[in-house]
Amino acid sequence: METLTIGDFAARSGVAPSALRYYEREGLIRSTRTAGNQRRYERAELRRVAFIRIAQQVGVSLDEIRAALADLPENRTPTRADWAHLSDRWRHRLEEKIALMQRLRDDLSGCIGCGCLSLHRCKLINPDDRLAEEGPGPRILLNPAD
Amino acid sequence: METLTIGDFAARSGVAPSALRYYEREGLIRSTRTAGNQRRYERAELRRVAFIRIAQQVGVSLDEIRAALADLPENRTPTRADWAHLSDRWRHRLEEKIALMQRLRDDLSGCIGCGCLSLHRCKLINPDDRLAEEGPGPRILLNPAD
DNA sequence: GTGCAAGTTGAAGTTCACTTCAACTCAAGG
DNA sequence: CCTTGAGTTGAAGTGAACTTCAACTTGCAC
Repeated sequence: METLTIGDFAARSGVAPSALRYYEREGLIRSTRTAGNQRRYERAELRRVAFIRIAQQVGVSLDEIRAALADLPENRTPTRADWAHLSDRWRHRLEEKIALMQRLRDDLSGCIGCGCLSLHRCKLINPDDRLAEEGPGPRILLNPAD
Repeated sequence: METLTIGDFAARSGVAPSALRYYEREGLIRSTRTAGNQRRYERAELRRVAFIRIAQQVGVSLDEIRAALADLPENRTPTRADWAHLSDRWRHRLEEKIALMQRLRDDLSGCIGCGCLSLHRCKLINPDDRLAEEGPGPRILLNPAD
């Protein structure tokens, strides 16, 4: 069994065949065709799908995921090193997301609990008042990259 | 200035007027009306909107958020204690999400990097082989509640 | 008291990430 | 061979979360 049918590939990746076809149309994964025009997937494609699903969990759009996957070599099966490289870059995104979540967690009781989210100058939202002129809203809390 | 117009409320909450009207239609926030039928918001509503945006960051649907907000008192402005109670329950969701993200981070290099996501019996995905019969896919990694 | 930015409505449109459908073809077991 | 389950396509549908539009009304500054 060198390659997988779409059904087997779907079963092994946990992604529906319709989604796999969609990913292919969107240029996220690739397949070869049999003489009878049916898709066949290399096992290596499973890594792509796993990566896609993980990235989605982090809240990344398929557009961005496509861009990231574009860094993988086109003409050969990605090596362990290729994946490690990609994974490293994405670990950073994950770290950032984790940091955001932790800040949300830490602020949740404190900031919402005390009602200060309704105050423009809340110290938690706006730790050193740098953003006072940059507009309203829980800017730092929700958008730490500002 | 006792209450806020939709424009001011939008500016302070960081949410577009159209989104605020949508939230109201969906029963997530409330407003009173002037004699001329324009919306007026109490400052206390800002806390609701902040809560909504935070919950969305955690990946919760508006449906679920509505359900959570339904626990707040209807006939009076929620107190600090009301919010603290709600926040506590949601800290748990955040903790879970954070834990998931951390697992993703820890597994990302190891598991994708080594290519084992393509293997059904990968130890990281399937630590003690309990799930071998429960179907394919990176089950534990993506769906720890299983 | 008038001008005009800001507000109102319902209906329709948009984007994302898929799924469903209908009509058809392929492939593998008996 | 033939049946039958799996695969193919393009087009249309779905649901979530909004946004946009058109036509109209309000409310504040001058």
